[in-house]
Amino acid sequence: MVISYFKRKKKKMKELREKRRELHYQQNRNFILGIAEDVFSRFGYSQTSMDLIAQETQFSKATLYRYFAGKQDLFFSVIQNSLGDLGVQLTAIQRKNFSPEEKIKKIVVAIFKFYHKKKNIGRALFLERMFARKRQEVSPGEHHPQIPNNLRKKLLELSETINEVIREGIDQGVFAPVDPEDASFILGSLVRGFVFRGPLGRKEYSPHQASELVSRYFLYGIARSNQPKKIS
Amino acid sequence: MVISYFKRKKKKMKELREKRRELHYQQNRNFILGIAEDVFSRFGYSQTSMDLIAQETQFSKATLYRYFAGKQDLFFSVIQNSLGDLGVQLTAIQRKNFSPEEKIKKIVVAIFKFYHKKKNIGRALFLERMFARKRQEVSPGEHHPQIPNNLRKKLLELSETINEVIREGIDQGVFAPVDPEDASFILGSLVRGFVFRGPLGRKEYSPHQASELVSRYFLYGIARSNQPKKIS
Amino acid sequence: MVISYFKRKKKKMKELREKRRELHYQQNRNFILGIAEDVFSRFGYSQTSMDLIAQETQFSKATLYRYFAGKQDLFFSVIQNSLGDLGVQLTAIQRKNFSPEEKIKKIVVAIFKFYHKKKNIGRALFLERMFARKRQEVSPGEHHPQIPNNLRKKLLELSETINEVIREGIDQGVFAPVDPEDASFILGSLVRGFVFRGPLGRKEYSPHQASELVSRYFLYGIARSNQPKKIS
Amino acid sequence: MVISYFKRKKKKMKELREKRRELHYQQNRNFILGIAEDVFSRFGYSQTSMDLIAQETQFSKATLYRYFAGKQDLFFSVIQNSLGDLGVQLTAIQRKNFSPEEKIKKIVVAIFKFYHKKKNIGRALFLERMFARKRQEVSPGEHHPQIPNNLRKKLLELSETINEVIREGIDQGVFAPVDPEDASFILGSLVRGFVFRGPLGRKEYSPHQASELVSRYFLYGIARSNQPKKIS
DNA sequence: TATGAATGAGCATTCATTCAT
DNA sequence: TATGAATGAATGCTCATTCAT
Repeated sequence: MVISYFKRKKKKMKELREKRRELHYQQNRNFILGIAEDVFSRFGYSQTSMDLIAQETQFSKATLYRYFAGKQDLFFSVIQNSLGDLGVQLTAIQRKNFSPEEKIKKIVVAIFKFYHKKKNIGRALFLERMFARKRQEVSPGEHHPQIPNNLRKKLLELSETINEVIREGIDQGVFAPVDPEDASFILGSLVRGFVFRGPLGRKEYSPHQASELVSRYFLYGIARSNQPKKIS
Repeated sequence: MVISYFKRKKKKMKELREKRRELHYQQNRNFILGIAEDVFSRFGYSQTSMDLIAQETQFSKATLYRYFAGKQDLFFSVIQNSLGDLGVQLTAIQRKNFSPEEKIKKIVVAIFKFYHKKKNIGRALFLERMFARKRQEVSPGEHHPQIPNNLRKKLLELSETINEVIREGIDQGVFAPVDPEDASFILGSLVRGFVFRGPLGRKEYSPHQASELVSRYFLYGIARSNQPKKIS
Repeated sequence: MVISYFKRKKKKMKELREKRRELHYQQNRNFILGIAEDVFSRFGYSQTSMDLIAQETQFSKATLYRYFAGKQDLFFSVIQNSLGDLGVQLTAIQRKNFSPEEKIKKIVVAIFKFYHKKKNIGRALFLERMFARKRQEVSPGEHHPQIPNNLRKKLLELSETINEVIREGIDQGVFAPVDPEDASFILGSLVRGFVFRGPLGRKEYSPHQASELVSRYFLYGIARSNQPKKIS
Repeated sequence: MVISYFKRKKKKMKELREKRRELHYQQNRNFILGIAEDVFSRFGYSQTSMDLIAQETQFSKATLYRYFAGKQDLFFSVIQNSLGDLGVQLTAIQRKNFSPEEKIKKIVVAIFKFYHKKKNIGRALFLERMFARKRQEVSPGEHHPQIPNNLRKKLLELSETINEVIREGIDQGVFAPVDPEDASFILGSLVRGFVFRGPLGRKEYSPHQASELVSRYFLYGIARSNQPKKIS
């Protein structure tokens, strides 16, 4: 009895310790993710060195490697982390009781807000080629083959949420009978291209203006005439 | 007389030799540009080393530096070179006797064809941060401050050609009275975003499909209802 | 109580470990300095590559950069290190109770001994132009503008110590009423010029002979007649 | 007869052409030497590139290699050339009817003037290690083993001229019975050290002041007492 | 667990020298 | 004769990653 009591107590303590450890682990991980997001966001992928992240987090470089498998893993984890929030927001919008047009507008606003702070993260995700050690060619159409599955899944979820909104619109007869995947891809492209505007020093749009503009064009296009009846 | 005859002949020969030399120089330069376009296009800017280009061109690295001032110069020269053709095409379209809608469609096709082979060049131009030596934070909206002026000019010309088409459309009452700069920026964004689709292995669009889709959405949007009368 | 005991013990261990680490760091640093002194001394500045030093120290090049900020820093650190000893010796001599003439002789001996092993270090310090990246013309009289301040200070200290000895000699009426700065500069020049003898394969002087000779000429000159009464 | 006339004429023409060619060759060579002297003098040896000299002379690099065997040869030729003038001056002084002290003073002035314009040439000659392709260690006391014989000879001639003056002084009882070679080496050291003053931003001496100072110290030393009777 | 230390592989750029024309 | 073109071999420096403690 006594022994079993102690044993139980010991076991419990061990559990607690592990929990504490686990908690601590997650705290540190999240802490690193936060800082890294900022750094990647400011410098992009290839211009961000592990040294810099280590410096900013005040951890040693070796420690970073305890929490993440490498620079790439860290980067993708940062994105995964960031996308979480966005996913929650998009889902919320999709479930609310707005008109499809309203929903689109709100989605666009949410995505723009998301990009606003994390411009260079997106840039890095969408545009930089990143390879571990050896240079590695990428056949077109098979980009970033090294993107981890969970991140891929997360991105598809986001996309699916938008698809859903578009489907609703079509069902309600508000949107033309387009292919929802095409449409959501077009919307994504529009926003993406808007944010990654390239090296031209053009006029700057506020997030509000940007959302307005993008929503408008996505919804109504530029032509005065109605859209064609049949859609390929 | 005789002397002057020989002198003239000598002079002529010298000129010919120089012409040949100049030609040779331009040939080599163009040869390098071609290979470099391919390499940059496959690996992006920062993952392309001068060593690699040297290897592919079968020139020595030092020779590359005879033709170009450095990696950046080479890269920008590649782009400049590529954009030349595109500019010619866009201008031709703009001057033809098509309807504005037709012109837009043709422009989109041209741009897509341009991007088709040079996907990663565009990617690199629009998205990679390049810095000569020191890491450098970039305030958003002030991207790539180091882009050379002639390249900037070329890009603006392209943009202006599109603006012109849109202005025509508005004047003819075919397009809504939008701001032409906004509209061309939206069109550019759409294409750009479409091409730089990010790491998701989505369904692949042929250049033809892509052009169709993008033109359609840019012109008519997704909504069934007409566009709003007033535009901010 | 028990806890505090362990805590104290733990803290102490940590301190010890840090001390050990610090010691190790200094050892390595000094080790590198030693080897680098030798290498620089054999090849001069510009002919010494970081690769070579790495090879000689059996550290990797990257490690050298952990201990020193760059080639120049390493070089100046080597000199700083070397000059330390010399400064101590000169000061000791200046403070002893010798006659000014004796002091000069001893100073000359000390400097010659210093140069003996480090001939090419001095050569490099005094004569090679070092520039980080760009070739750069140097207006005469404004040499080595990039010499770090602490090194400059150290050199001035040495010079000042010699000045002091000369001042004493003048005060005691043993030396002519010359300008002490001029005199110490002359002495320095004499030694320097003696050591950096140029490409002529002349007869070799032992450090002893060299000191004798230089001291004698500095003190008494070559003329049989007395020195002129008035000095510029 | 006629034939022989023509033959003679032809031969003469050939000779003339060769003479002209030779003249042209020497002109070009001297032209290059002049420019190179200036460039080496401004940048030192290792910081002067063949490219730079080619640029300044407006010859091609390949042409430089027609006139000189390589960078080192060019450099030594420059020095040889420069030293020619100096040799003539020193010999003239030595042969004039001045007192030995006067001669020394004039010699010092001449050397200072020589160095004045060519500071970095001297610096390079005396202090930079230069090696063709492979780094090459130099055992102390056997400096610059690659110095060409004619340059060595020229330098020894200069030295011998000074020796001669000193010998005269000793014979006339004006100078102490020192070893003339030692003395001339001391004088050389003094000037050399004075000119190559190192990285300290000390007070600047005009050529006039410098000559005065150096002559004075060389002749009379600093001590008030007479020089020791016996000299080792 | 956390880290200081170490490094291999790479990178953009330079330059003395050679050679075909 | 003169040169444009080409290059092999360096060079200083960086960085993601590993490992002993």
